[in-house]
Amino acid sequence: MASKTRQQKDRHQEILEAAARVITERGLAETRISDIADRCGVSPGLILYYFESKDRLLVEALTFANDQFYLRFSREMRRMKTAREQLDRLIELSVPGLLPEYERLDEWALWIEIWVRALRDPMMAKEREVLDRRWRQSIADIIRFGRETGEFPAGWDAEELGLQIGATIDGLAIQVLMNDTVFSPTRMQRVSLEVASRLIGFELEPAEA
Amino acid sequence: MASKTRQQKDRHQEILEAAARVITERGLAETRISDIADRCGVSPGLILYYFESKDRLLVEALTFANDQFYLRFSREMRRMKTAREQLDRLIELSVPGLLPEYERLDEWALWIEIWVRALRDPMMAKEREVLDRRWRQSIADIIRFGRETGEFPAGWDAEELGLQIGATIDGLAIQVLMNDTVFSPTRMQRVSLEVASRLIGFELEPAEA
DNA sequence: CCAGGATTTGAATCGCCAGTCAACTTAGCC
DNA sequence: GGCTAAGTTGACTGGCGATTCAAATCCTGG
Repeated sequence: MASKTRQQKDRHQEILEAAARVITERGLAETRISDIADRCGVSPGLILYYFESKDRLLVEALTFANDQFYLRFSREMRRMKTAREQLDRLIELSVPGLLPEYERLDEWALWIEIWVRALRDPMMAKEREVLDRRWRQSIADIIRFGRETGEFPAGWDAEELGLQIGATIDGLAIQVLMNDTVFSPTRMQRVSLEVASRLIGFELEPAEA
Repeated sequence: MASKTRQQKDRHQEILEAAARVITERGLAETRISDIADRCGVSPGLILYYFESKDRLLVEALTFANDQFYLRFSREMRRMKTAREQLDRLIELSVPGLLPEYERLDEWALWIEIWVRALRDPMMAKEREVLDRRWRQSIADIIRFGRETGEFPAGWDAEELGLQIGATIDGLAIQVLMNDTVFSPTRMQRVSLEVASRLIGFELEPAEA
């Protein structure tokens, strides 16, 4: 039973991963069940054997990818000693295409798909709100942590700052993602940090080593 | 000839308007040619008589809607005497759902569709960049104007500020558009102005009359 | 080694919709 | 009043792609 369950779970997860990848490459609208099947090296019928419909699979895939990212992210956070380190890393991970090393699943492309869909699909809308809240929460946590360690001054509500900084990063990331000719990843990184420092109220040393 | 051309132009525009409206309501992915035809009270065949393909029509419709908005917007700007008035109005118009009066074509929902599509469609990518540049330019113009009138201090490059402020507004607008339970239109308006004032470097009077 | 359930396949079904087209209507023009 | 071209219709085609399903195949415990 345990092995059966694990078998199932593996296939399940394998399909979700494949789906996320296909969506990233082709876009939600151009994703066919057979594309996902091909990616798994499996027949199309099997996909529907594990998921009751294409729609539900897509929604699950979108949140699954975000969960994956979030897990890696929060594991990293826990290892860091200072809030400033955390913030730097958060921003680093938020800039599309800054880190080729990290298995680029291009989170941001998926986010845009989530937004479009959430606009009309209540199930996705609900998921989005959860994911977003979690993300803002992470930023707020960093700020609270920084206040405990004395790195950051007391000030506005950490939740509010999380919202503000999160939104700003969103907006900047879109520009970068669109490959805008005037807005490079490095520039986004710099701007994000500047905005964060001003909103949170800590001093930004001129530049790193 | 003049009348023929005008006839054509009317139908053309009528279709574009209808398309923009349908896309806003149903989303790009769920927009059928027949939906657009219905909206015009016309047969589906006619749509393809005026546009060579559905795809091209959709792209044109998306930019058309943005042009419309931009025209109204820049006409308004020209009438204003102070940069601060301009900025206030810009923000007011940028907050989704703040002004019910204004014929809600919900620009922002269309923007998200533009982004998704621009990610893979080069034609749309090019259009997007033009539209975006124009938008940033408008913000930069306001800043330059404010410096001429002495309302705003000299400081960073106006273009750079346009980019930063524009991106921040984008990010905030998404949150509001998603109907996030914790982020209201009014709150976005306030936050946008605060961020703008800090980035541009002018003093924000506590509240308006 | 076998029965029986879990997987997996791939062919068949079914509905949908973009795009085509031949026929019809209208409007202006001589 | 015909004549022509633009505008309009709506039935039709063709392909695509989600789902279904009956038939293989694979496992596992007994």
